[in-house]
Amino acid sequence: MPELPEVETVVRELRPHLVGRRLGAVTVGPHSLRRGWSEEWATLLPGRRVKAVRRRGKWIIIETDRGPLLVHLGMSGQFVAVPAERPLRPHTHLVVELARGIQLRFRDPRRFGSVTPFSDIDTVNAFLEERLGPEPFDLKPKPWRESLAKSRRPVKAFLLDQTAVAGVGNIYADEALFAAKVYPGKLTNELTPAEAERLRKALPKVLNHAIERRGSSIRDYVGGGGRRGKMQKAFQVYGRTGKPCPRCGTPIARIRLAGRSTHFCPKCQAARRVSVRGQR
DNA sequence: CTGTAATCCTGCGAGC
DNA sequence: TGCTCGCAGGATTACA
Repeated sequence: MPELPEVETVVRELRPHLVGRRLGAVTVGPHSLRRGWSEEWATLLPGRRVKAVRRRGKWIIIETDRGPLLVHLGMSGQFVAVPAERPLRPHTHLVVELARGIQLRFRDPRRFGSVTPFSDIDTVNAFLEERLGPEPFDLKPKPWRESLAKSRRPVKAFLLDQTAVAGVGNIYADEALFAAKVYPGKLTNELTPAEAERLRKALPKVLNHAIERRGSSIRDYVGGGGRRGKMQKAFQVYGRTGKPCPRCGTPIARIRLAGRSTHFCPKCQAARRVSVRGQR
């Protein structure tokens, strides 16, 4: 569920509650999460001092004086710092006491998320770099073009591949392709230089737009402060099947691509260029 | 190298 | 109203 803008929002909102603070008592729920989860959390975490909270792709890294924690929100994860008096909702798997009556809470109904302790930051970095391509904000024209040329699969599938670009998920893949006026099913090695460049520029633009709105709350997502985002109100194509394209009014289409629902404007993101004379 | 499907889970809306 | 079905923001693996 949470993609780069949502994870970035969580990181930004958790940071003031965590950095420089000590983790207090820990309560662990009965269910295990991805990548392991056990009662030993209660002994591992308390007393640690948080040094930094950062994001890489859709991962959250909490650096402490006794090793980092790596957190992924999966599809339905919520990671919040809220007053302890706020009622605990079902599916809360971890509660950490912080200073001044604030609790750090990890909640995840579908349990696709994970909270994993690592011994040192080098191991975490190696883990991440093995799985993640460049951040969408750092794409350089030439390497980007070459990366696209090396692959021959639908550009939508390419965008969802975390080793190609980190942090893009189903929502922002569709939104970026719309912004770039690129057909989601077009093979990456067949993108024109202009299309590749439009897409490269559309990614940070769309993602920053979403970060400014504190992410998209469709169902479960809330930021680190527990508040919903607003980006879902600004979707151009995602989840707007049958509704008019904001640019040309053509009904938004939905197809299945890379196993995921894919939304696009059949006119603005034409499957083929109209190149043959006299054809329409 | 690609694509597809299944897997891990719960919850919700659509449709009957 | 109540039930079943399909689908949902992700990552990983098996298999064709």
